[in-house]
Amino acid sequence: MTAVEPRFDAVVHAPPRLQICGLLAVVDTMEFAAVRDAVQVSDSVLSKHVKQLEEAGYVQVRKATIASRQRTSLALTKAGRAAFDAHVAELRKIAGL
Amino acid sequence: MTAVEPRFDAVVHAPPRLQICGLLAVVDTMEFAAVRDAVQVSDSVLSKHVKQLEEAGYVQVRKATIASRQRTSLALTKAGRAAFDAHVAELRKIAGL
DNA sequence: GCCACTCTTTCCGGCATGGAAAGCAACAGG
DNA sequence: CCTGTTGCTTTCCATGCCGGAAAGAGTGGC
Repeated sequence: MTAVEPRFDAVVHAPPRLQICGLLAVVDTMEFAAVRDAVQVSDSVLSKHVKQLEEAGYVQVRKATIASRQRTSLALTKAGRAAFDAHVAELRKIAGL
Repeated sequence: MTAVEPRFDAVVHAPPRLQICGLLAVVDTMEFAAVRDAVQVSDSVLSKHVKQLEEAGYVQVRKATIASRQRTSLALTKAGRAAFDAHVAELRKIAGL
């Protein structure tokens, strides 16, 4: 079992972003509004956190106009998944699991 | 399996404090210097974090003068263990484990 | 009295965070 | 067209946490 290298990641660790990553790790892709509701933050706050994740290269933001509605969907990038997995591994180590 | 109620705890979540709690959860009691070295922070920083944990009622600080040396040992309180366990449960939930 | 050891506390500057509100782009309606 | 709405984004701002450096304080040894 190729153990993931534990690595603490401050970008991932912040509560809202940890949740965002956790969601995206499971569903692969999720819409902005759905994430906002799941994480329970305001539009502006989510937007800012997503931006940080995007700038870190952890999430991909896709904007589409579907059925004349603007739809922004989020997904973890490969780097994002790696960072999340590594961070979770680190948490496991810390928590002694 | 008596599931622990997942509950996010900001006091526990901060990186240095998560480590401190993680250590104390395993060893039950540990000396100030040992924790400081394990967590790799300065005396002042550890002291401040310990204070926060203490004020939250999560760690007990015992000071003893043993062999004419001041010795401060730290231990999780019951509340501290509960909070840590609950927080870890929350992390598991978030991480999808 | 003076020094050493072991934390504590204070004093900083800096960065992250969230709420509120203004901005903006795309599109529907009148 | 002009206006309103939807769906984010950005700015502004006030607060709080954080860690490093340095001064403090308590206890005991010399």
